[in-house]
Amino acid sequence: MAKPGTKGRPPGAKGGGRATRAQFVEATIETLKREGFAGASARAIARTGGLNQSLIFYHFGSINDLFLAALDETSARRMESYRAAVDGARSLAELVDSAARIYREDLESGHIKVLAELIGAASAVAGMGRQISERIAPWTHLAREAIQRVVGASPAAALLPPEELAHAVVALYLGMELLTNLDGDRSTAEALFNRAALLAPMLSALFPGPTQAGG
Amino acid sequence: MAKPGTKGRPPGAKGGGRATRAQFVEATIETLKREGFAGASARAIARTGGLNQSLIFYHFGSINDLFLAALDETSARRMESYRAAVDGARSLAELVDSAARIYREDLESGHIKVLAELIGAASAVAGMGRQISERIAPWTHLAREAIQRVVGASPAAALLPPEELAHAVVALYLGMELLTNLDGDRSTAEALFNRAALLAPMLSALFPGPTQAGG
DNA sequence: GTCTATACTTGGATAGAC
DNA sequence: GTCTATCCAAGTATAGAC
Repeated sequence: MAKPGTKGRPPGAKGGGRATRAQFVEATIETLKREGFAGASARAIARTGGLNQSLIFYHFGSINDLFLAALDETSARRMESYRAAVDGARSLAELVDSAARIYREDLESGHIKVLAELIGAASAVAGMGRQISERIAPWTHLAREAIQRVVGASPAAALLPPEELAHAVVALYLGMELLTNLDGDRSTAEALFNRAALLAPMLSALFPGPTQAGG
Repeated sequence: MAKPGTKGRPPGAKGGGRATRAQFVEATIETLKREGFAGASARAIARTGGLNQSLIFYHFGSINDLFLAALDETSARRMESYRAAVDGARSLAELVDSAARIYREDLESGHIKVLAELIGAASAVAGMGRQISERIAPWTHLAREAIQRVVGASPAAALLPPEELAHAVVALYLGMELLTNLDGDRSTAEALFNRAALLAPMLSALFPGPTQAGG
């Protein structure tokens, strides 16, 4: 359809720069997952995608900008899943179930690996920490919305405000993923989700919210 | 410019090598805190400590071994504080209070910064993930002991075994420190600790343990 | 837009004098 | 054990042809 706006395409170029950009982003995600931040050099990324190393600087300016573009892409993809999973949850039990599903998907997709690498790399680059932090903020927002919807009207919300609980949930989630990523053992995390699934109905019974009351 | 210090020490002097080793470990911790993993090169570390870059390879073999030595050192130091703080806690409320104090100390001391950097770097080096994981295990162990002592005999322990709770606590703790480290904002974490301090007495009242009963 | 070639920098690691 | 000097590999980034 519409061409990339002001960017005219010379007759000789096939596919244009847009495809190349996307390929680089994909190759970056792939390389971060496989080789980690320290191994994700411009050369390594280009090799992964079968692309030319010098084009990174033409399209992105620097590899740090490429990293951020990669984080944007994988975050956007995951956020779709998050929203779909979380919006469907009507009770605390369903929400816990969604979280467990999201956790597994995050590990499979390697999104958390990309994020973990960049978190570790954050202090290496000036301003990177803030930029990563900004990309985590939507998670907290989403978590708060979901929590508010499910337990917001119960007395529990007064004791533990959704805002604070959301922060804790995101921190717990991030910590679990990182630890799982370190030792490669998913069983402890799975056990925790099973435990949460067991406790959720009890908590819902103790603090009935509007969704339970309304049927 | 030649630097002063241990230079004038006679050959074969006892303790000369040990002191240098310790200085390198200290300089590594310092550099990791200040410049991050990517910035902690052999040259940068040596510069921090006013030492000779080539000695790293004489004393440690490689800089990865130096990183692990640094992690060992800072972990050992922090574990002393952990044990002291946690062993003194007699109730859930005191335990939460200890955790908050430990959290602040971890941030101040920069231990968590070192750990975060190495976690991020883990996948860059083969086998590093496992070695870091091994150094986190004592935390989980300590947390489990403390939890068991404080709430082990209450009915809550049946619903949420100390073993699993300990894993969750460590993951939550790690996630909180990493997030705080990213955006530099401690207020959300502080709010969580305050909230926990508020809830702890309630939980203790709901599930009285042996220490409360014995009062 | 994409390529080849390369300038320039930094990093890990080693050799050999003292 | 510590130093100076250096090798070599890898990194980011740019120049210029097509």
